[in-house]
Amino acid sequence: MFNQLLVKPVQRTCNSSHLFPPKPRFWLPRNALTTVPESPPVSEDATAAKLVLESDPSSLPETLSNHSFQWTPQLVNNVLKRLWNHGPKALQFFKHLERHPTYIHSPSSFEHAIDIAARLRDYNTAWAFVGRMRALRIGPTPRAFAILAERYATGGKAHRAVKVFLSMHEHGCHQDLNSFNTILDVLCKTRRVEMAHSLFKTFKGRFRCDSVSYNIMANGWCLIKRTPMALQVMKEMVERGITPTMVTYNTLLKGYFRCNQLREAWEFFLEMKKRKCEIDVVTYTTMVHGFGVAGEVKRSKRVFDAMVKEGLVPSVATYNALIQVLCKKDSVQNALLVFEEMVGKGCVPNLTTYNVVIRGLCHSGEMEKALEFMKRMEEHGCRPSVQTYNVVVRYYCDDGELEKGLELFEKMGNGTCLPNLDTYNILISAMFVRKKSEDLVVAGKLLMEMVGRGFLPRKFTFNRVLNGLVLMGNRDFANEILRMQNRCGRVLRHMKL
DNA sequence: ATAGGGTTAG
Repeated sequence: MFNQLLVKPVQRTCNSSHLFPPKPRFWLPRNALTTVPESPPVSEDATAAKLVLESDPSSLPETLSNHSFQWTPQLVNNVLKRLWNHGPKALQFFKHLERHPTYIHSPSSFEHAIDIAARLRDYNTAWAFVGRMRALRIGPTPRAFAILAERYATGGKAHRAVKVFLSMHEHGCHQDLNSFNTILDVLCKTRRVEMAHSLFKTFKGRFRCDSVSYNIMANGWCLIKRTPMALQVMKEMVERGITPTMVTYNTLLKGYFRCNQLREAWEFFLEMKKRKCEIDVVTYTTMVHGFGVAGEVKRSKRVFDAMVKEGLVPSVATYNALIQVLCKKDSVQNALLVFEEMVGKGCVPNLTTYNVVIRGLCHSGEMEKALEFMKRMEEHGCRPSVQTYNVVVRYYCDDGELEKGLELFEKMGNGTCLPNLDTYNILISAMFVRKKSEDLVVAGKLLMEMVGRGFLPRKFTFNRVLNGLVLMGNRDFANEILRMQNRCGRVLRHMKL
């Protein structure tokens, strides 16, 4: 099928070697030189973030001035990153600094702030920041519009995202091929591929679209499992004299796996080899992962071995793929063997590796060992992320070890990794399993705390906690929570959610 | 932050 596509259009114009990239004269494994990152020094931004989080809105200016921070763009950005899951607090901090007598926000800080505001669907504030950038003559930057478009698209407002792109020049930012490709990608990644397709058809001539544009569109169709359309994109690409790249081929290959078309994937892979195309680490990682999640663990392992035999060095992602496959379809023990093997070969595990391994351990009930790995992460310059904590907390709760789950949660609060919405949801749900009235009081407290930190619980969560408290006869606390829910409701209506 | 591979829920 693709054999036709790969060869036919080219035979009409030139020889078929144009379909695949030329062989490079030399080759270096991309991930051969991974090193252990230095462990981060104790930071000012953690202090500032904690202060912002814990101070009352009215006392924030005073609290911050008591500490006489030396504000720099880097410091401000790091504080904003730490407050990523605490949008209202982050914005309060950012706006407070806007009134600082001498410090002026950098473009990248504005971009962070725009991202945070738009994620809260507070588009007015986001646009106000865009205007402010223009007034200060430090933008608005193309990145600011990329962020806005992405937030509109992920918020279900794809048309607004397109409008952001179409109108950016009116806000003082030039449109170019980069911004065109960005909006195509944003639409594709949010699965509005049809919309991206029509935008592409309309503007591809005006922006002189390139292989990147085609690769984005091909990937879009693959994401929604419409591989035939992706092949169509590839065909048009070739007809217009744009040479497909390794990215194009790897995209298509992944597309076949997504549709569970293992035979087609395998044949496509063979075709790539036959064409003397430099199969790279990404190709192999796609194969290892694809076969593995389809349950073909042996084939997955065989591809991995073949890769090594050909002299290609597996990357962290390749190992992560294999480790995940073994955890899910084989055994954690075998996954751990691969983990040790990668460390032995000098390939440095990253956060993803640890999260995969820890999840695998939790899943097979080895909680102690999971905690061991949480400590061991630091050897490789990794710190447990919210996801890491959430996994372990969840499994503790599922095992009925609520105290241990809560203990870990306390650790997060004190340390540098702040809980997010998932953490609260996991814990609150867990408080219903024992049907004890103390547990429901904890659930209520968690609910209050999460609202105080700017997370909006679902109506379902409120109702559940309220019903539970009433059933247990704790009317006073239930009323307190009800009042808080009403306050949340007002905020939501104000934000037109 | 212009494109392809690895974390996400029983």
